[in-house]
Amino acid sequence: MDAKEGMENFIRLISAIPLFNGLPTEQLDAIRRIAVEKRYSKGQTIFSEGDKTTGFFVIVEGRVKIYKVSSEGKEQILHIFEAGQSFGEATVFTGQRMPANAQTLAQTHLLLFKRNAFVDLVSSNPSLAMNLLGIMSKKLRQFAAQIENLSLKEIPARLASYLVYLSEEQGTEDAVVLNVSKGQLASLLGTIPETLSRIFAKLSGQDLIRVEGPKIILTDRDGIENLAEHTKDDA
Amino acid sequence: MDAKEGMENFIRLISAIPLFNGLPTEQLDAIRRIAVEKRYSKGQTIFSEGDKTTGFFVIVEGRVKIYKVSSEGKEQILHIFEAGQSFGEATVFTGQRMPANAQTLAQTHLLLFKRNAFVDLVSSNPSLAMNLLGIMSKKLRQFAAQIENLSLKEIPARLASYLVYLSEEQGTEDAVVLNVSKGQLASLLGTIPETLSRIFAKLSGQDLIRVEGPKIILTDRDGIENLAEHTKDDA
DNA sequence: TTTTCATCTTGATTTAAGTCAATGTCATCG
DNA sequence: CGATGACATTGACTTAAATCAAGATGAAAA
Repeated sequence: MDAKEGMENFIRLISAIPLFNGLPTEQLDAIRRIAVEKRYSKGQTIFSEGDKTTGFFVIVEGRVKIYKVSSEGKEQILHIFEAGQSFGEATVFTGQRMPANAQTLAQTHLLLFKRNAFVDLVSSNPSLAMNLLGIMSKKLRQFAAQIENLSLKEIPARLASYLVYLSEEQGTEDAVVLNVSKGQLASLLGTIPETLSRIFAKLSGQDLIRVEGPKIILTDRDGIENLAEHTKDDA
Repeated sequence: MDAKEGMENFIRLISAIPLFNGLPTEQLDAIRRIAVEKRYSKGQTIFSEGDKTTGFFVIVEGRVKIYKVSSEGKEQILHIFEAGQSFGEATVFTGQRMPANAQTLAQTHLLLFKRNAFVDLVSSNPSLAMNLLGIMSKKLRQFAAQIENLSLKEIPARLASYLVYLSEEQGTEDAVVLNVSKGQLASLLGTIPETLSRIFAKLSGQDLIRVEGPKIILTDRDGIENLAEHTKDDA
């Protein structure tokens, strides 16, 4: 009974994850059998660049940052993943070493799917493959947007883009709450804390936003949206 | 007979494309039935950002650049695709509008797979789905590398990375031939022609390379590889 | 050949953002 | 409670790369 309850809990857990959406119970059970549960406290490293591929991860609870570090020690966050999202898919199919680092930003509960078992599962399971294709497509698109931001927009525009994104994410119109520290946000935007701090000050001075700790009030949402598109000039 | 020969030609054509690798003839034939042939001369636009999704493209012959343009008109090339490669996969699965522009760099022969037909084909064809997952994984990895380059490396290091990449691509040790104009290369590296030109001059002055038109001689390959990793300092 | 046009290079200058250094703020812990 | 340490801000300065502006090169067209 305990085992059965455990299984039911597990099924409930993973059926809420987009990747496993719409899969029949039978296949969820197959997924359960190859999943390995992993738990981490805040700030722990899950894997490092150059590690050999372990498999791919689904976040049940918590938050994980995927990042690169330059030879001078500057960090660029590629992505921050939340509960329900997955990471490391690509390494499963290319079979190369991990191309980046992963670290928890909070206490985190993961499911690890080891490479071979997962590949077998996907190849015999078209719905799962289609889900995965959808998820990877979305990631490709996000990366393309990040490349665009880094190359074509100045930092104020990148920040504005991020604020707009957050407000959509959070379903709010006129205020957002940063879900990472400002230092981490700097790394996500491809800059450093000092610069980000100055840009917060500058946008505040232009009455586009008001900064109250981690809460950012969008006093001029149109202005922010406009800034998010353009690269420079203006007032 | 003509029809049969045409089919055989087609099968030969597409079986050489990685995406369709290892598929049985029967399925190659199914692929043939949904492919639409498209031919373009050099410099033509295949699609523009914001167009509604048409489907996904395989390059039989020619070269295509995928790029974004900023509000000031600066261009960032996301990728240049060659014969045998495919692009636009992601839009098929997200169903959103085209997130970038595509333009031919040479006379180009494409196969277009319209969205619905292709999705049906993939979902009923695990090998094809797995091939596609492999290809998209590789693209994710390349995008991650591009983000790293843009954010963590200065332009000389980006150029050095690209030269190393080209020399691996071309299987040469000590010289590479640029496969795009220097102006296009600037856009690919996230900079402008003037800056790229100066950096070519600088690296030449350091006796790392010698520039002879589109041919770059790697007079100090170790130095180039070293530069590709580091961000700044040095001589 | 000479003209034309695109591509590329070089120079002078500006500017956005990084660096270095100091100081401020705040929560937690001993 | 004051002290420690992470996080954030501000200031002075440097620097990589963009911009603006001429030229140079080279290939194709007249």
